[in-house]
Amino acid sequence: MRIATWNVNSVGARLPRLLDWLDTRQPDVAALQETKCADAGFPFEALAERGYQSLHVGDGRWNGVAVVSRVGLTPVATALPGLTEPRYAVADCGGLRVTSVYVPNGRSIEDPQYPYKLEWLATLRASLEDLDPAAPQVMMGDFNIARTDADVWDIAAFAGSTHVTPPERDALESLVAWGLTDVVARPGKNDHPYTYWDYRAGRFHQDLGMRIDYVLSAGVRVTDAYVDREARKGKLPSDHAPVVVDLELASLTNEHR
DNA sequence: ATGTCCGTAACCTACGGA
Repeated sequence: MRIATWNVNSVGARLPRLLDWLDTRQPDVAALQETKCADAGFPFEALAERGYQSLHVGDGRWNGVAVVSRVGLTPVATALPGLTEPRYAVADCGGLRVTSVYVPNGRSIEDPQYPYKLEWLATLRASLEDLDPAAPQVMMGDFNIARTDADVWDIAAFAGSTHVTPPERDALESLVAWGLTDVVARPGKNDHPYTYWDYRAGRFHQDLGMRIDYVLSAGVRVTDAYVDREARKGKLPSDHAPVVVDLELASLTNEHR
């Protein structure tokens, strides 16, 4: 099974590129973030023409997440308890539980969005308590956290900034500690693991990026993973690149025990 | 480099957010 996560930065603005990307990459399941549309504006039909069912949660201008699947899709959830912004969608797809997350940015440490981000992450962590770490599942999306100093282009440039603070990193580690594996992409062009490059200042061209998009897996066997830098190139790209992962469901083997 | 791109509101330009 091929899965992927991609912050598209508006599914409306990105639709031609999204459809081209689906045609060429052929993911079975994709988690999308920052769709920036209400449910009525989501391109259900264009995706259905390509064989994909979609679960989308969005309310318009900001945020918005989706799970799209061509191996079956049963909706499970579209919100975390007490958190109303459309940043979380869960669906069962072909035996794999798929969660698409768009973690709040946090803006700055002094901003109320920063404690909100930490609260959001704590709620996300709490949501795992009801799950079985042995069951096939992936939680993937834009976490807006660089897990290590090597996950940003210059840690000195992030002094006093969000995305690299210990509380944010601790929250990400707590997800991993529950039993999720951080799927590391195979080395790319410059051996940097980045998934996001700011539109400004030629950051992509200089490969001054950040790894803030993750695929966290459990109960699966990963056979390949890469950052799809090609999708970040050219005219009017998203500022994020997709992460594409090939995997097998471990539980299918277990059923034969 | 304050560097770009998004949607929206309001009306072709400004703004918040990222």
